[in-house]
Amino acid sequence: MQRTRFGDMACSIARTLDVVGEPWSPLILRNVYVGMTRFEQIQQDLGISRKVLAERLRWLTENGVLERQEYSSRPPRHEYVLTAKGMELCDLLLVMARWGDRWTAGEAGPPVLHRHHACGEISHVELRCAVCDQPMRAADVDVLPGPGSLPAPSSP
Amino acid sequence: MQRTRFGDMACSIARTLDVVGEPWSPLILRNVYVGMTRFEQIQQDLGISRKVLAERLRWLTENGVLERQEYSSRPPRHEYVLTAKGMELCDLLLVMARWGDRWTAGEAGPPVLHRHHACGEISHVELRCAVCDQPMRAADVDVLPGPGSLPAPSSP
DNA sequence: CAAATGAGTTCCCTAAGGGAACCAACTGAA
DNA sequence: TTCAGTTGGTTCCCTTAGGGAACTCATTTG
Repeated sequence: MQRTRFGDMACSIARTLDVVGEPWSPLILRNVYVGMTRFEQIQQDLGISRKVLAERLRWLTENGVLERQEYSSRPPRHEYVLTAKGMELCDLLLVMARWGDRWTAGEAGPPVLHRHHACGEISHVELRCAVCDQPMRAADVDVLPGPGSLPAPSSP
Repeated sequence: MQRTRFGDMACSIARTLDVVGEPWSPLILRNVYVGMTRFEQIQQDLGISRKVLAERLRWLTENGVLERQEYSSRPPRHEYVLTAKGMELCDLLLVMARWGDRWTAGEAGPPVLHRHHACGEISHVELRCAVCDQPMRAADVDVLPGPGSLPAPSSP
């Protein structure tokens, strides 16, 4: 299907999508995040084709999001665990889940709940400004060009 | 390519992905978010095929993320604007951008900066707990089954 | 020894993405 | 009046990625 590569775009969103933009990737990540770390488990839970799962796991591993660990040497068996980079990516899942809860969960209510370790309460994430601690939503910011947007360093 | 539908899964992440999971959608959303609201502009900026762009715009509109507005009746011309639902989806973009900045921006630094209206500073988003205001990252929560996870209401 | 398990790989088929060309409705200039 | 230009698509064909089933390989358990 000759998909366009996003990795080279001067856009952090595009570069993030290059890693987990394919539709299955966030779900795979979610499963690993909740402790479903083995190929078979993930494949059956998601109903993803084995081929695509193998491809995605390889890609996520190559990109440092997951790590392939041997949990049995004989027979050789592996599982996938989150790296620090991958765990931070899971923050994205919390925000996705929040949006899905608000806008797509029907009568039944949210399919999963999140209990915050710090307070022990069922809660959800909120976006705050790292500088002033006030709410920081998409509607509350201006987008400006940053240093990484420059075409190329002029060194003739 | 007979893609699996995510919309019916009992998972808010999957349902969110059903709306914006396809790789181009977040980038289209980003462009609309920063004021690039017309078909031609978006198509040229992203380098997306016109066919796929038309499909995505229709899908996002059907799903209440974008609204198609006439900005000239003669000749009939339309642009796409964010709904409230769509604007909240853009929160996701801020989080994606943050991850991309941290993990994929190289020497050059982040390609775009975000200035927070409330404090006027260049900043970035942080995830906080809606209950206790403390940082709430993926590593800081337990995931529990919620009401929407139940198989079906038993009313025989 | 046979069956089961885990983690893939291989194969074929279908449908989605890319790209280019085309279309429709109007505008503005020559 | 005609003709190029603009905007917002649609249509067509081609390639390739995803789905699904079958197969493999190494090993353990019955």
